[in-house]
Amino acid sequence: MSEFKKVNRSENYSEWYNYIVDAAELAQHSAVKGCMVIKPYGYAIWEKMQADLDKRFKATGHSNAYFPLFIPKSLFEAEEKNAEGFAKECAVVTHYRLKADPDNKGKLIVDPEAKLTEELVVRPTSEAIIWNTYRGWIQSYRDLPILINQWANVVRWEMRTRLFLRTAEFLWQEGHTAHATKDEAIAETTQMLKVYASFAEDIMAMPVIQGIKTANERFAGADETFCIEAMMQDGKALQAGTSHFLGQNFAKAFDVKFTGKDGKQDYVWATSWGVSTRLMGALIMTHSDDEGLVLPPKLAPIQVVIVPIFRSEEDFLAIQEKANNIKSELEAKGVSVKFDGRDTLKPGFKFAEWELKGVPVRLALGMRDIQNNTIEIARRDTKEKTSTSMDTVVDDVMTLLTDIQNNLYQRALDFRTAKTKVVNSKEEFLKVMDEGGFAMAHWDGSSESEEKIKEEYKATIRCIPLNNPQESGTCFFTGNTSKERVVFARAY
RNA sequence: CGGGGUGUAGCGUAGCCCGGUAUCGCGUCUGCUUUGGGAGCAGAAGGUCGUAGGUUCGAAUCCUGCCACCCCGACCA
Repeated sequence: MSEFKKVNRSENYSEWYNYIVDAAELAQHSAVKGCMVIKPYGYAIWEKMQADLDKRFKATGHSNAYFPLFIPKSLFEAEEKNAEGFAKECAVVTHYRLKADPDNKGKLIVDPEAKLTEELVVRPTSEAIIWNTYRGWIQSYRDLPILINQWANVVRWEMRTRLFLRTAEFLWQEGHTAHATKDEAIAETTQMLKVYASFAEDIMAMPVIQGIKTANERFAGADETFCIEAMMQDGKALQAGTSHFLGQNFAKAFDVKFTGKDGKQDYVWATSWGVSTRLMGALIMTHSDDEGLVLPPKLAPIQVVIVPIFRSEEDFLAIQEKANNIKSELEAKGVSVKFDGRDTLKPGFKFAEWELKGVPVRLALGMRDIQNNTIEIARRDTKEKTSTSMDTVVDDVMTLLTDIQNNLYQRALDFRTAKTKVVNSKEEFLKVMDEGGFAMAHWDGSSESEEKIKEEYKATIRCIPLNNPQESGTCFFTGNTSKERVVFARAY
């Protein structure tokens, strides 16, 4: 008997998470502290995310470009709040050469002669280098807007890392736009928030709350930070994407002015927005179960796997032929199909393995099916199995893929709804935090009470939802007057 | 960065207290038999015991430093 490690999601959520990442071959730890290797299967999912997002960015008028990994310290520190916010987690390059160690043959040391005259910060984000560049690109309102995105890696020296959720180096995209007016920049910020929200919901099948961050949670250097927040299966919140209205802060720090129609000079208005490989963690923690990864069809590198069940070589060849017909028909409809013809493994093993990898639909085809003109069709999300006619299987699969995509979203939404509680007292609040979930509670709007709540309950305000209903009430924590409820949760 | 734990073959482990170069399962390879939910038998290969030192005739085992990972904190866009 093979020994398969079983990890229960309900028993130990983080152990379960690590198990999924490992067993589904998404990523692994590397020889570099805090840095991960994204394995081919995991990277294939990220590539599908990238492809879809990139299309959305282009459709909203953005172009891709690339800026340097290294940022001279003097540029980095130009926007003070931003620099301060990131200072504690910056990797810094101080030298540009190694040399043979005179005292230790075969070893290298940093050449003390090769000290840089100015240290280079490895980008934790690229506002500084980009706005320094934009200065040279912008003179007139005719040069605006500038709508640029870059796909890049960034480094934030985190103390405690978790695969995909928080690593020292991660992959992301960062959009950086420049506008002539404040209104236009705000419109851009909200537009990109909507892009992220619809990507999360339509592609990842992950419901999100769109909202505004409080001052405490705001991006360093931004006037306003918008975000999408998702609920994981343990009831904790995960910030899945952010879109920042940067005001004129970077324009002032980097002296980026333009001449308007009226001939007057003004500072440029800015936005930036990003999502990262953290979305991989969000994806895992939104849908997966004790049998392994569960992928929404729109992100699955393999959407359908066909497992042949055979005794003899002749059987196998007959089944393979049928399977390949189905495969071609599905592929013609844009579905990615894998025929698992490995002859050393039993079907049951293959079933379990593809379930572990989250393949949405499995077809099993044996001689019995061929005689009856049937095929077994199984869905990963509910693990239901049925037999269908070979004549309708292609249509059935197409329908099922749509069903699974919708079902995953609905299931996640129902879960979030059930775990979101309206809370009016400290007791209720604590109960929700301990059980996991979102607490919709009145808050008096002060940073001080926000801090104290964080200290006492380890909970933060995830966001103030957009179009938040206004209702007068009293802050559950201080009893002060409040005009709206905000979303509280413990967070990743 | 603090507290606790772990590190032995690709994976999971026994051995460690009480020193004598390593156990078992899975996987891998070969052969035969199997195949509708994680196959069986037979044979084989595979290990600087995380790493660097120290103690010792002898170290997986004892001591020290370092590294990595896990859990809990601190930190965190």
